[in-house]
Amino acid sequence: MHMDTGDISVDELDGGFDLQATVESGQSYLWRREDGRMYDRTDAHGGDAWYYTVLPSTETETNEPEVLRARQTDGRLEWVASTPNAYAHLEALLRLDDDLDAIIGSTPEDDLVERAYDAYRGMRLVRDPSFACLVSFICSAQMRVARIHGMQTALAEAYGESVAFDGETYAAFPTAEALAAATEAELRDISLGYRAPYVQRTAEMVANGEALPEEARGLDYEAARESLTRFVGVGDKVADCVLLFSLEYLEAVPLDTWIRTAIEDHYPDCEQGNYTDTSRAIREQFGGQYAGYAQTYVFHYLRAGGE
DNA sequence: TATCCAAGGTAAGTT
DNA sequence: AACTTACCTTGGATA
Repeated sequence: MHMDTGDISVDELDGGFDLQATVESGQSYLWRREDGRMYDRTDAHGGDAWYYTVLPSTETETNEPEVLRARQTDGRLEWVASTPNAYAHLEALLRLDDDLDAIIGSTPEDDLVERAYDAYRGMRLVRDPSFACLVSFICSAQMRVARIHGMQTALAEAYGESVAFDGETYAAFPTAEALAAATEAELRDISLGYRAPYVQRTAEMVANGEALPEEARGLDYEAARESLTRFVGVGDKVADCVLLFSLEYLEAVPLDTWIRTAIEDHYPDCEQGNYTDTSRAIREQFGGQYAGYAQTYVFHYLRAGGE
């Protein structure tokens, strides 16, 4: 199998980069750590650990799953991959093409947002494959971050295509067809709980072409959100996550429990009594165009214990 | 050791 | 259209 290795200096990226913060901040559940220590708060500088993801065959030039491993150490981002264009894939998945300095510079003055930006400078949004992102956030309902991650790993190991690379076996995230063929009981057996039928039915909708997450692309933001709520288990909040973490709507601000707490404590005027209006208000508070960046930093900052 | 509770919400049933 | 309630499971907190 092909092997592509290389590295770049993180200084070449506008605004720097923080791999650990990017993949362990609860925006993507599709990266795993080789040492298995995801979300360990005592792991203050796990930043030099190897992480990996497996691109689904639908996202690759070779039409087979591709393994992408990366780590950040001594100011360099290294990769080892089974893909011919590994850096291009890394750049896309981890939004290395974003000009972070410009994005952060365009955010309105705000005490909480600035503290969050200062604490995790270099964290980037992700660009997850849409179906995997959709399933991840359907699973996120009333769940802790570590368990959401565990569910995606379990789904990959049970229903994903496996690929051998560099002496190891890796599991890709399952296709819609594979999950559509699973039964609710099977999905409950891997601890999805009441989310099991949501995942199965949504997978079915995608597999038979009744609706595709990609169909939201290009619609006006609120219409795009509405489009995603067609899927079972997807309300406004999950739809916003898919828009932000996969479909490039960087203005989306998912109203999760942490952001709702932040609104209560810091932006009480933004509370409008319903999702749509509160969402508009906090989006404006965070500067509109890149409001989702501010949301993700604040989410990670508060969840990690900041105030 | 047992019990309780909250975790990145959504769907279905009531007013 | 707005408001309640049930829903799976589990790790960590509390008694």
